[in-house]
Amino acid sequence: MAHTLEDNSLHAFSALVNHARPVKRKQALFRAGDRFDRLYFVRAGLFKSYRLHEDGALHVTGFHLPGEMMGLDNMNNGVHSEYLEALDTGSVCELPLAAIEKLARVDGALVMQLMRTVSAEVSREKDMMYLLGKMGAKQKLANFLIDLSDRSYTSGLHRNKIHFGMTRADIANHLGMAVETISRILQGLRDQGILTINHRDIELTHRDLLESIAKHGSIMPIPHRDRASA
Amino acid sequence: MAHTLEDNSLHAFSALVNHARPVKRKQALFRAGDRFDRLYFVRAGLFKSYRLHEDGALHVTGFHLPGEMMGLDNMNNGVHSEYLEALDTGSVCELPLAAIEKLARVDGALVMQLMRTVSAEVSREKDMMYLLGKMGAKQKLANFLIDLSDRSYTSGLHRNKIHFGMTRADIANHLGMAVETISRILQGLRDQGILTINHRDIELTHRDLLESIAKHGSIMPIPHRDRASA
DNA sequence: CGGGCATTTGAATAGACTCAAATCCGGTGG
DNA sequence: CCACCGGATTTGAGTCTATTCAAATGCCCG
Repeated sequence: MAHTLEDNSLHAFSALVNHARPVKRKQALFRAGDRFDRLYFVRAGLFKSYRLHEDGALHVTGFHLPGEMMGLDNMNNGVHSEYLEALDTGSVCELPLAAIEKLARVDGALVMQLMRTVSAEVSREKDMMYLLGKMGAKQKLANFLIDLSDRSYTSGLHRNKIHFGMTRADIANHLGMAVETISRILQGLRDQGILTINHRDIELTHRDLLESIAKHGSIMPIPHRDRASA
Repeated sequence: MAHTLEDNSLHAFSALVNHARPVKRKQALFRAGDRFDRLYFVRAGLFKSYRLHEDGALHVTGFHLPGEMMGLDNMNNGVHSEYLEALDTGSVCELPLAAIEKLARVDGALVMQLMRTVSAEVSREKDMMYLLGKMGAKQKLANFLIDLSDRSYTSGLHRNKIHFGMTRADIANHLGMAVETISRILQGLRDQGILTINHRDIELTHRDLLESIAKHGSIMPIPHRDRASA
């Protein structure tokens, strides 16, 4: 589910990417309406992106971990449609659009790599659509935790220890549910011994059970060593 | 909300795009697992894309009208993650990935145009995430109808007359709701005189009211000629 | 004309939400 | 160092929307 840049290409990019820029907590990288003239990659920290809708509602569209791309919200008309801000102090790299265009002429493969990254983003969002549309509250949250855990791991952190800088309200908003529901389900999972909670640190004991919930909405019987047969 | 290719670029593309290929009703353009080696553009007809999830559930990820791009589901690992099939007899154009790469060296701007198209897709999906996560059933359906209507119009059809080749089950699935709910809401809108229903043809009388529902979840009082003031 | 899918309608259920309030926490100023 | 404040989180109770289950009706196609 991750959407990071791969190994070799990362190197290639770093050549033409601006050196890291530090970003303070709560600071905005850009706002809706700002000119869209570069892409961002998280170097360190945690970011969140959100939209403001016509009716005034705020929607948290995503969280971004180190290594991930950000800001591809609306290159379409040259103006951002999202807000992007740091939840923790961190730093980002910037890739000017102009550089991409220039680059395209030199190295077509690199452009393809960028396309792949973008495509992965699309794929990720389709997963999210399924989650939002079809899953119950428990399943949504289980998937969210596992996704976050996997991405933390990809970003070089411990796999089963998640630290989040976002509030439960942020999570609830992102997953399309009420804060109270998040809280209740989290307590429920704790009571089942599936995870431990300490403020904004969660440790996944029994990842297998959580994965079962993520997949089926509840804990399934003895999972055979075979995923076949419907 | 549309994600079509714009004017001039469309021309540029058509040069290197294969001539139209006809597709019969129910025929699949590709299946999950197929090699990802080209992009598709609808020339005529109506298409739907869907995914099969681990748990066996089918999720309709989108419908595609003439002029729109399809098949950008997972360039990531070179293999499709979606199924794409025709709901009506129609035809498509194909754009081989190899051509893109070749092209990139000649005309960087064209690649940017492609990026923009993709970005628009991402933007569209964020809208969809909001819809799926935050809206009630009536609001979801209202937005779906308006989106379909707008896109039909962009595709050259009549703006307020929607003809769909998809079943209500397809729509329900796509919007994350039950078929019965679709039916009930549709009847409700008909009873309010907002639209007329004839099998799979819907005509939007009172687009304004439908837009109000799409925006606020219900019909709002007298809409002033000013959208300001929160 | 019949069969099977698509759609509509009805009734009961359930899951998640809203409202309300208590508790916990980190940070602040005295 | 400690009391206090405001935001964040948890907990409880009642409500409501959309679902599920069941069944009737309609319609296309052979």
